[in-house]
Amino acid sequence: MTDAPLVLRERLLEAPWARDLAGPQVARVAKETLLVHHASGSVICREGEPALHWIGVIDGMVKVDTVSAEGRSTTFIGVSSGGWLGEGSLLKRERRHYEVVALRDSWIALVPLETFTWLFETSLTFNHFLVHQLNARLGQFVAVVESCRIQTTTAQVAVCLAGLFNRELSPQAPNVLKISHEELARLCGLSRQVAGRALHELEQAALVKMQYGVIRVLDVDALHAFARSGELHTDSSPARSRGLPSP
DNA sequence: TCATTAAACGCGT
DNA sequence: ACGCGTTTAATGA
Repeated sequence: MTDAPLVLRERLLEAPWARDLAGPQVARVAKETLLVHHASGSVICREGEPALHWIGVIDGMVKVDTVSAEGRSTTFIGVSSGGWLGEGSLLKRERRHYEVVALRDSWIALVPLETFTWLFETSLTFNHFLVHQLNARLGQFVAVVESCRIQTTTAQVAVCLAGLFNRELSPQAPNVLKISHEELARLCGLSRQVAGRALHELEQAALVKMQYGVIRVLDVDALHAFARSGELHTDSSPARSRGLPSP
């Protein structure tokens, strides 16, 4: 087992839910939270396992997915640095319904069930955070369903990409995503071909720039706007003139 | 018939 | 070894 660098422990306590806790609560979280490293592709928790931890992505990226009996798999969400997940099973005291897998080398925080429950029962701040997070995630899923039903595939990809940059759910997500077209396609529920075509359209619209295995988001706000409206303004469009005064 | 898909192939990093 | 464009063969609208 590798020891986590000190800077990661510090980052844990900078999490939005941890920042405003009282001193003794912070101390207990710091003492009881585990920091573990997961290599890309390794399973952080399995479907059907008892849920014993709340999961934080301190550095890296994970996906939440499921595999059907026939072996077909799909990804529900990706969670970037600064994101927290897995509270659903803890709150319901259920086994894990989904699998959590590291999409790249990641440092993962594991808050024990007992610690999580104690915060849930004693901290109003913590409860506010949970409500906020559940609300944000619900909004994200509604956006996915909406785009899936009434938008183009390009908009669907934008919604899924924007989801990785949700300021509430993954506050520290870097603008440079190390993710393959194949994984992004799984995340969007699209084929690799279609996801690739959509990414090129987003690139032409100057919302993203692609490199080998990397998607760099150039304009997070524009990506969110497109994800919301489904309206894509390419740079050839008159609506997007040069030399706008920018703040 | 046309579009879409997963798998295979091949080139480049 | 992996990422990604392309080809191919099967499937379905």
